[in-house]
Amino acid sequence: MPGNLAVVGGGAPAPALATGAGNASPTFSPLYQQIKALITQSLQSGEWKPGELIPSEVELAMRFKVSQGTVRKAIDELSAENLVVRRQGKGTFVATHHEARAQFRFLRLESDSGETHYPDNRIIDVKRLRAPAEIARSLDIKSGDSVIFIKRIQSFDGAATIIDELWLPGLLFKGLTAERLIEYKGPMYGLFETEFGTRMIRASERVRAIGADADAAALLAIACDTPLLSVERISYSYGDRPVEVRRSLYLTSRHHYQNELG
Amino acid sequence: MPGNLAVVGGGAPAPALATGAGNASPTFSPLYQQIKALITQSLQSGEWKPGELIPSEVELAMRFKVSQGTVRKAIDELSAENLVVRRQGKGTFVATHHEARAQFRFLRLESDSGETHYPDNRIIDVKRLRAPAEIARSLDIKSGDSVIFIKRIQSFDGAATIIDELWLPGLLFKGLTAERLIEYKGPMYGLFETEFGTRMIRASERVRAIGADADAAALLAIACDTPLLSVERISYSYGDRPVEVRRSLYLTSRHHYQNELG
DNA sequence: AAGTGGTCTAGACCACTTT
DNA sequence: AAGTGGTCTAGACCACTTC
Repeated sequence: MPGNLAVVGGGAPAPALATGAGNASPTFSPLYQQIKALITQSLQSGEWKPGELIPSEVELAMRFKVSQGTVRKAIDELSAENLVVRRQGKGTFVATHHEARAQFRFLRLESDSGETHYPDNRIIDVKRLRAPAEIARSLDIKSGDSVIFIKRIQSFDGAATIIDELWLPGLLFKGLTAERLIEYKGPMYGLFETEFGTRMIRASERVRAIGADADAAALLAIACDTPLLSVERISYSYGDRPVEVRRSLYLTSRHHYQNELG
Repeated sequence: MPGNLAVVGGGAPAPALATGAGNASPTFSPLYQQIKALITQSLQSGEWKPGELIPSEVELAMRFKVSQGTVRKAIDELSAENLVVRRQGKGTFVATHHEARAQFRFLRLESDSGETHYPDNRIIDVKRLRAPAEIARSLDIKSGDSVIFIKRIQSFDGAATIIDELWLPGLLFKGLTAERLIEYKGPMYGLFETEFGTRMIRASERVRAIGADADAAALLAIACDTPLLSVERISYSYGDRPVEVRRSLYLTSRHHYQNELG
């Protein structure tokens, strides 16, 4: 009896899955997509935390009452989206920002010479404030809602190269203080993930060229009107929920923004 | 008799495949990767041309003497890499630059307002010259080899916005003339693909902010030193062969370079 | 009705890691 | 030896397109 389980009314205890193949319901989706959604829910809810091992394919297949191949296809997509990482012989792990591997997915600035060590961070300012209209719109919150503002400088080899200004929803990052940010070693997204349970999944960037204003010029130790890369980023967590607005200025005299067009 | 064909010395007429699973040879690779390589060869050789239908999965499975599932996995990857396009019920087609769909994979500049119509092109210059050292290095040819140089302006809504300078290997683009470029309607990569049999597969870009020099300022009708986006692209064809160097300047006062970080 | 890609299953064996 | 992901097969049925 090949074919489906959650389908035609098939076998045993009806799984929590909506209709499989052979269905014409308006909300139809393939079984593996439903499995993928269920796994994503467990990731989002924190049932399996970043860095942890998730259940094996066989185990998940039993739990969801589908074949291993179907679970496999679901995990394949999650892996392609960088939500999980597969390791042959060991298992499948929840992706985390605490890895050299993940660092550069969200930092496209590279040294012209090729060697790209991780930059030093210096926090300049951290404060709570009411969200300006435009920030609120990007974060999908109400104008005037509490947001946390962070300003910092990143340096390569001692040379100030990046000015970052971040806005985070106050609700999600309640206990975030300057001290915590300063004492923390490692990537900021790692801190957000472990301390606040918010994981950045993907981001969208708008890149422009602008001239340095007086403030930027002072911070980067360059002349006013020096051309800089302006990078406006919105980062999203599970469920395409926007959780960070970041406006950065990149000094590109010895570095460049690297991008691959597939 | 499950398992392999091209493997342990199995059944009938030995396929042209190198060893499948269960092999410890130094050059081992999974069967579906070998199939993928064979299909890629047929694409590269022009056996199936851009826009054309390739043989069905069943047919390819017979030809290569593997299961349909193995062919499927090979094509899955080719599809993910945008080398082919699958269409349910119709078949699998060789990807082509002659589609609205493909246009914006290689043009990341978008209007701030969202509406992104395709720009107008104006060819300024086309000439043969000897490759400067740096261009030659990027194109993996000898310094002094013949290259074709193209300079053009792209305009959005009548406003000059992009200056492009291209270098192409002379050997690959022998009959390319200014007339042909000017009279051609549609994307330049489409022309390269149909007229010269060279298809751009992927590209790598380095983005910087620089100030407009006198020449750029005149062409874009802006002031000298206006900040511009400098985009240096190297495009690759099959087999990671570099076939285009492009240096562009983007005016980003009303447009931005859009990038998604996965 | 026939052909195509898309989904799902079941089972085998492989490569890799850990016990 | 046992467990995990990775590959491969064979066969069923589905959704979509074309004849």
